[in-house]
Amino acid sequence: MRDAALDVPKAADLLAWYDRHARDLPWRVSPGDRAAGVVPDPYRVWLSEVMLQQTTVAAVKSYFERFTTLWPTVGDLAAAPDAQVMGEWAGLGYYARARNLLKCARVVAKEHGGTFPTTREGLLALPGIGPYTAAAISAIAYDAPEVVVDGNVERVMARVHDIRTPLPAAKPELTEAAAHLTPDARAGDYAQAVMDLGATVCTPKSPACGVCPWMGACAARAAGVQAELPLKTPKKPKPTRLGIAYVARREDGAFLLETRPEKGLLGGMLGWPGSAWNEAPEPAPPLDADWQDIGEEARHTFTHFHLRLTIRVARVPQGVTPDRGDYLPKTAFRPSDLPTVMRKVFDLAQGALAKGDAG
DNA sequence: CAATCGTGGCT
DNA sequence: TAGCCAAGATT
Repeated sequence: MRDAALDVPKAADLLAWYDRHARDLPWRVSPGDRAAGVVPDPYRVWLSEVMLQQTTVAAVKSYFERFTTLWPTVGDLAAAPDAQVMGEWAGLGYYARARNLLKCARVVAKEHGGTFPTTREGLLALPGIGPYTAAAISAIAYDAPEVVVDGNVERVMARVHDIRTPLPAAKPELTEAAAHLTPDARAGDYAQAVMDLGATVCTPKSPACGVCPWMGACAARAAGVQAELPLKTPKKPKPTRLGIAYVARREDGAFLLETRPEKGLLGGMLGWPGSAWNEAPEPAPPLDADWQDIGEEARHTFTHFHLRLTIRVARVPQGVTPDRGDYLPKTAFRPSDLPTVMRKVFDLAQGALAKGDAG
């Protein structure tokens, strides 16, 4: 009895599937347009790929539209003020991406004459562009036959080849498998095709093997273990940290905010002054005032810890100088410029301050 | 190289 | 509800 039934996976079969099922995405040149000679804009490819790092298509769409409307070219983005770019990125997460995005735009504008490098090595040298993004831009924007390996590709390769080595140890093995399948022609379409397949068919939980162009070539499917792959090394449990956030509203409606340090959590973003976040935070009000605990805490979960923030609010007369932070005038302050955890704090504080007005 | 770094949707 | 997951990069 030979395991006869297993085909060899072919790039051509996946490309044929992609020609029929490619999603219509704001940053994508469709396979039809590409065949007709339409060339992708490297700026848009780069921007979308950075936004898509560890982030879903659904979450990225509106941000991509907003950014490309505000800044149609890399030169426009390079010329934008830091605070505006950080504010527009607010809510998307992984804020080092936004800081590196600006750095990268300015290097491309000033040192490359506004044109992105065309090689994987050249791209890799830019801030915020790692192995995946360099290969993806090279393949998608320039149709170079680079090996593009993201989480989707890892999952698809682990299944097609029934690779049971747990991630991240399996990475070299999966990359080798991906390299073996990558075609010389239509590299950009192929890269997007594997990722589309992973996102829409070869999904993490319940893969739709029945409609998969590689069903007949999938070793995991043949073994009935497709939904179990890829294996992953177990994650550490998240500890809970506590903190205190201070929301000061001046008489004229301005709020006291600070720009967080460049490095570390929420680096470069606006935030409420507060205590350190740990097991037993010390109070650290940014000024002397009649601070009132609002009696409700903001809960938020980051990548590696849970956070419970006690919220204290105060109304401050004009002319009181804070120890740290700056007052943002009512007209200049947009809650949407805050990272999500800080926006949660604002929403709760706002409710409490409003009640205070009534009473 | 293991840890750090967000958020929202889904199960 | 609590954990898992997403087109990773950086140190």
